[in-house]
Amino acid sequence: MVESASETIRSSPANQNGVNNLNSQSDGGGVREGSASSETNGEMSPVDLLHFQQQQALQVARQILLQQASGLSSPSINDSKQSSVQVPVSVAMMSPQMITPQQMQQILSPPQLQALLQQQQAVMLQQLQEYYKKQQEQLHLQLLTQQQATKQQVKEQSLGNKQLAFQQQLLQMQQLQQQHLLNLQRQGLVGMGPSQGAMALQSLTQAMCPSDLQQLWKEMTTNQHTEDIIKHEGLDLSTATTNSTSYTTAKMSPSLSHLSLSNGQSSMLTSRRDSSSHEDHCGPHPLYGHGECKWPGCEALCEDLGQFLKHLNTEHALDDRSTAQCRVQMQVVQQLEIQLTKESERLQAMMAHLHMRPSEPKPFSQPLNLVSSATLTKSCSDTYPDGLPHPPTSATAPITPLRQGPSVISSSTLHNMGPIRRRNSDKFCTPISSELAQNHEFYKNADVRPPFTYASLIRQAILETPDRQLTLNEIYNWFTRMFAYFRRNTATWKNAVRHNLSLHKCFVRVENVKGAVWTVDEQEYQKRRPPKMTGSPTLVKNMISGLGYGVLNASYQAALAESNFPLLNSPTLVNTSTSSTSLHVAHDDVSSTVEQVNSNGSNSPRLSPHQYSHQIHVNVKEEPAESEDDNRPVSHLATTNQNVMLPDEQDPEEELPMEDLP
DNA sequence: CAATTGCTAAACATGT
DNA sequence: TACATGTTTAGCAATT
Repeated sequence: MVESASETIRSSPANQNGVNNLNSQSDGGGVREGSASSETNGEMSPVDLLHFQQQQALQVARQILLQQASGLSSPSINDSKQSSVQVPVSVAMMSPQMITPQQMQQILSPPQLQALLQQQQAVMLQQLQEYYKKQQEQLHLQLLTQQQATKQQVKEQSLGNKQLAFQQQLLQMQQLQQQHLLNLQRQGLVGMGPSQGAMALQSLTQAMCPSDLQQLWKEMTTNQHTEDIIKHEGLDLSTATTNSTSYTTAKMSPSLSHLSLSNGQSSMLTSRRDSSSHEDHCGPHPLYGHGECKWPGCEALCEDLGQFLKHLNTEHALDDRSTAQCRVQMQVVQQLEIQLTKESERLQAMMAHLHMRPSEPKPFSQPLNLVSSATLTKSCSDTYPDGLPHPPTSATAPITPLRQGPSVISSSTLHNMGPIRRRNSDKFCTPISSELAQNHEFYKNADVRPPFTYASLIRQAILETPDRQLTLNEIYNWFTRMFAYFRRNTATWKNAVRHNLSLHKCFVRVENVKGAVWTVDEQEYQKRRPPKMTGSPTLVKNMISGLGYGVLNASYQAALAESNFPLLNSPTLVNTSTSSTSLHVAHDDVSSTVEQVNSNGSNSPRLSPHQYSHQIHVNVKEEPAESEDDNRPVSHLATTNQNVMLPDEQDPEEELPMEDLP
């Protein structure tokens, strides 16, 4: 080929500015943690410290959850909240005020957002039910004491009082139930999975119907242990429940007490004027606070409640946009719920481990709801991405939630902004294959830009095929097949694909019988990336946030990184097993994500979950090269990178070159 | 601050 | 001619 094209005289593109400027925004929302003081280290034992750290994380999670669950970020709760413990700086930095839903969405990788969100409903339900059970139990106790009092004291004065208290409690409970029902309905409105929604309503109404209370109380007396079971079943949500209880109770305004259950929105309207009794401080409407509308992305100023309600009615009526926004909010809540669950589980596992409980099963290998999550993810993402109007086509155009384009995409919007830049797959670990495997459905359906570089995507596409070669068009097809995002802006990304193919030496064009195909020179590919994995907090931070580990972990990890949390800072860590085909390895914890070291997903898709759990407690520092037990890769690695021992050099994606192409 | 990396845009060449 | 495929250059932004 004779190329004389080197003389390209070009007029500098003028239209680029608008595009590129957007980039900065996408990163701006990250977790900015200040300096960390290690004052938590005082004189605690490692175990205590660990526990403490986890508790901190959990508390933050709970706070966020509470806020989210109430649909607004009310500053008042943050002050009055349960944290009677003095909070060290690290936690103070993670205070909920600092993490807005938007930030969280930015920090969270969309797939995780989506995936995790799906699990929340179950957890939420569980919490609710647990909560109600508590309430019922409380009522029951009151009833009992009352009866006893009746027998023993006979006098009706005290009985009158108690009855009053009892009725108050009853009323309160009913109010709570109604409010929760409303919440549920709100969720249902925005697309809770039919089965779950039905189940939720059913179970809740069943648990709540006042007429059945008596019977329920009876049941409670006989089944009290169920509560204990729930309490002990790994989640340790008891405190969260308590918190939410107090919070909800405190926050609940009388105006909500008699809301009709038929329709959340209309009931909101009915609550209008008579809500002027004590709720000056409590905030009469969850969506109204500090004179402005708390509807996500709204912030419209409303002088009084009436105006707000009017605004609510006009601006946030039941339409596509509102529905979509609700959905997003629901996902946010779900996400946080799940995060909390996982953190709790991890804490338990860690505690169990550190307390030398050898036979302790390791629950963290798989969080309960993964399956349902997967299904839900699918069903959920199947429902909306197509039905809803999509943002305008320009790849980098910012989509404001205000557009008719609903903010379903808002989560993805944040990720859509700007070029991919450093994609995590190329940085640390996250084998693209496992990421893809886990979030396959999500990327497939959600218009979210995948967090991988073009190069890694191309490579993935090629390696996924049996003969490790693809034509350009097949690569295109793979992109469009795998990512909804690439079903638009074709000109842009196709150009980029071609550009990458040509540019990178790791892509080799091979003339074939029926044209040219592209292959991957794995060695070149590996060479291409300068491995750098110091244990520096910044890197750790980048790593984790880059992995889309989620807001909780982002903040949580910031704190941990500073206190030298061993797991985070040890580069070798554990080997997780992931494969391009297995969906079971959740990116649920730092370790599993951080070091999917030699999960050469594409080349050797095996590695069993057993290895994962088996290795999990090898929280080594710089142990011998990651798990020789695995398979062929290792030896290659050892030879190729003599730096196996060096934590710094840990090449995350460890793809074991060799064994391939020319 | 410089180098590197990644993305986008675009010009151009070649083949069908 | 139009389009697909490749190659190359350039500018920008983020990261190292």
